[in-house]
Amino acid sequence: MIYICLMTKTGKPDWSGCPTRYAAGIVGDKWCFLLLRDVLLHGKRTYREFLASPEGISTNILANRLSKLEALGMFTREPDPRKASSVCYFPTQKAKDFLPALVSMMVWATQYDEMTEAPASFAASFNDDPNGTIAWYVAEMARVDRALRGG
Amino acid sequence: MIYICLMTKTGKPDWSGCPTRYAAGIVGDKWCFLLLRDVLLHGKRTYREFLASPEGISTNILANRLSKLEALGMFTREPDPRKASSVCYFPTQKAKDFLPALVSMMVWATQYDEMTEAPASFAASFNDDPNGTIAWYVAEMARVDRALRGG
DNA sequence: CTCTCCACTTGCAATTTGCAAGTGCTTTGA
DNA sequence: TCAAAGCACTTGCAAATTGCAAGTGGAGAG
Repeated sequence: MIYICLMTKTGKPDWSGCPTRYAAGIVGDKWCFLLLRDVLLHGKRTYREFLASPEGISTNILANRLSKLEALGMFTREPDPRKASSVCYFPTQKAKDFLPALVSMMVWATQYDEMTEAPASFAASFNDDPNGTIAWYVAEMARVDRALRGG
Repeated sequence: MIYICLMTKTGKPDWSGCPTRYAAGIVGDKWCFLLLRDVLLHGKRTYREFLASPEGISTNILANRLSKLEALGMFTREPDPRKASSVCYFPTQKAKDFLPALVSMMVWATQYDEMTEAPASFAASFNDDPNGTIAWYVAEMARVDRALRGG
């Protein structure tokens, strides 16, 4: 297997701290994580929509996290194509590429969260055809953005 | 495909908020995230080892997060088999099952973190054989725990 | 020309964090 | 036997972050 080259003699990859540390800086914040979910899975694109999420983010924190995510190259801030005085936040490719990781976490949570609203079959379906599941979400995102931007 | 049943007429799964919210409660905390990484990828098991991570968690926060992760059923707290007066934290099956999501995040971060120490080939290798990559980490964890517990 | 909507910003109290020092228990070494 | 060291925390406190409520400025509608 190709990845054998990554392992050290003790059997541990000696670099594995770094990429996870990077991920922790973004995902390891509850609000960034949930905004990413709203954009990638719920098709939300506006300040109003984010504010309406059931977790109840407050306005100052929302503004702060939106600019953080913009600075990190995850979101772009653009005038709303439907109404120039409003604003839309679109996911960049970098954000879109996070989708498989997010879906993985959904699969895990579906299995262990007793309060989950997701049917148990979701994990099975994903394991059956992970690429198909992700492709469906990607297509959904494209649909949302096409509807908004027409491009 | 099986998962078609999960989608609503508007094309959105109407439940997708919940499992991610559950994940956000655990992973959406920088320190829990990094402790999970230390246990799943770095083979760390003791308070001392966690404290030594380069991110520099402070002692009170470490104690707090260890008990949070124990309460969440992610870690078990047990006497160190090598030295009864010391303590080990072992990942439960629930934590171990989080590994694919963590590896997904590593793949993503490897692609976008300019400071990454991981070779670019990691993402390619993972895409080549995701199950093999994860299986390798699972085997590593088993090795660590076998070495410690002998069971 | 006012009223409303929108996307924030500000002020402030409350919570959480980080740091330094201390605690109690066990083991180690002289 | 008994002081010294190690371990896994706990405590106190200042500093940073958060949550809440209210306010601001600009565009668009009536």
